[in-house]
Amino acid sequence: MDYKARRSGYHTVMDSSQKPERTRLTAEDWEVAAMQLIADQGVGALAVEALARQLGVTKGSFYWHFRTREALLQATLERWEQYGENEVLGQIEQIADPRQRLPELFRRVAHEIQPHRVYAALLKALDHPLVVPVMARVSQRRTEFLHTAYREAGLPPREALNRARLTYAAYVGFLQLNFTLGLPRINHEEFDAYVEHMIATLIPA
Amino acid sequence: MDYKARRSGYHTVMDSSQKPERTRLTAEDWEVAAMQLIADQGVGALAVEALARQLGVTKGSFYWHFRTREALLQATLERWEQYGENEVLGQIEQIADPRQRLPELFRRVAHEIQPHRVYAALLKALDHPLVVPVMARVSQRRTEFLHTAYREAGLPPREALNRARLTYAAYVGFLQLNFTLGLPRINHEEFDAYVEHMIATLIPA
DNA sequence: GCGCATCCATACGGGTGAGTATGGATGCGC
DNA sequence: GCGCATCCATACTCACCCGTATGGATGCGC
Repeated sequence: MDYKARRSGYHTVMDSSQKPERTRLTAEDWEVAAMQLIADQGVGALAVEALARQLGVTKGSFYWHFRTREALLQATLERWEQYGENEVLGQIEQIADPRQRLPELFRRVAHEIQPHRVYAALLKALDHPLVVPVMARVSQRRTEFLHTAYREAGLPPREALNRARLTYAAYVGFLQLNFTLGLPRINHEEFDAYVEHMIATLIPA
Repeated sequence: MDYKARRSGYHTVMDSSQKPERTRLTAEDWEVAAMQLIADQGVGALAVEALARQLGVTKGSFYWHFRTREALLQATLERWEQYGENEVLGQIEQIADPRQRLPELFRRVAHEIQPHRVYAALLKALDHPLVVPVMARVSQRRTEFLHTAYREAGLPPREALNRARLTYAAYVGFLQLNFTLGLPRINHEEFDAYVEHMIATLIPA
């Protein structure tokens, strides 16, 4: 989650939370801001003039860096997809004992915040043609990861696949119900109990 | 799923799948058409002029029946919420053996189609302020229903609640992944196997 | 310090869709 | 069959937002 900070070029920047930041922008800056805006207000709120105001410039800037609004969305989605690749999954694969991997994965994923805000926003934008293929690829990969993890944990292949689907569905559903929908706003200890219940229920002993 | 058919007033109608239907419309007609459109193309596609064309009239008609576009959405959502109330849940409660209820519920829900199309569309519209409270209420009620069902099936209260949350999350996530997202488009027998796997995994023996 | 490429501001065109105003058509009460 | 309420058509206004055109500012090469 280092969405912000870091510039590509020659000019440095102190911190992106100030208005009178009179530096020139790069395409990356726009993508970062776009991702932030998506996390906050959803894909539908991604308007170029709004983004421009937020960045302290005008549309003229935007259309120098991007050909169209869709192009920005595309680039932002690619960035998100690529970033999320070996973010958690890579670390998990380094755990020696396969039976330790799944519970550890559950616990780690459960305590992330920012990536989930983007993910939840993208789930709400599944009518947009550009996000569908991205989400399809990501879901596919993650489900396959769970599939092999469950096999390594001792489940027979077919059962492992269904368990993987079930697990990932529960994950996605939880995001929808507790993030975007602000249900009874489950508190910390209760949440931890829920996670442990998931582990006990879904992961074979 | 009797969304269509039925009129309130004095004039009857043959079948709502014909163009030259030169009868006057009621507010209910608009709501029914709106729900159908939401199921097909999502809440975002709910535009009054589009709906008017589909119904063979113009905006002039619409703004006689409704004060605003939001009013139509509101009415349609209320109609959906009220309809979906005792649709499945009522039947399930009549099953004598509590241990039979959950597997039966799973199997029945798994083979519904049309209500799920609306539900999935609404899940994608969770950024809209009007749908959030509706979905919150519905989710709350259904989760509570699962909660008591799990208790009656023998689970201790706390565990029953978490299991209910897990179950409902899996349900919602499945809708997202397999309806709106068109993942590998799981076929019939494979789907049935998945449902049975869910039953075996989530419902206590 | 001149000149060119980079980056941005200003101003405009154009499409879309919500909401309004107003008059016309239709059917029912009586 | 007159009159009134119901329902709808037509013709607007207005706001929003994407995209374009074009000129101005800034900084780097040399």
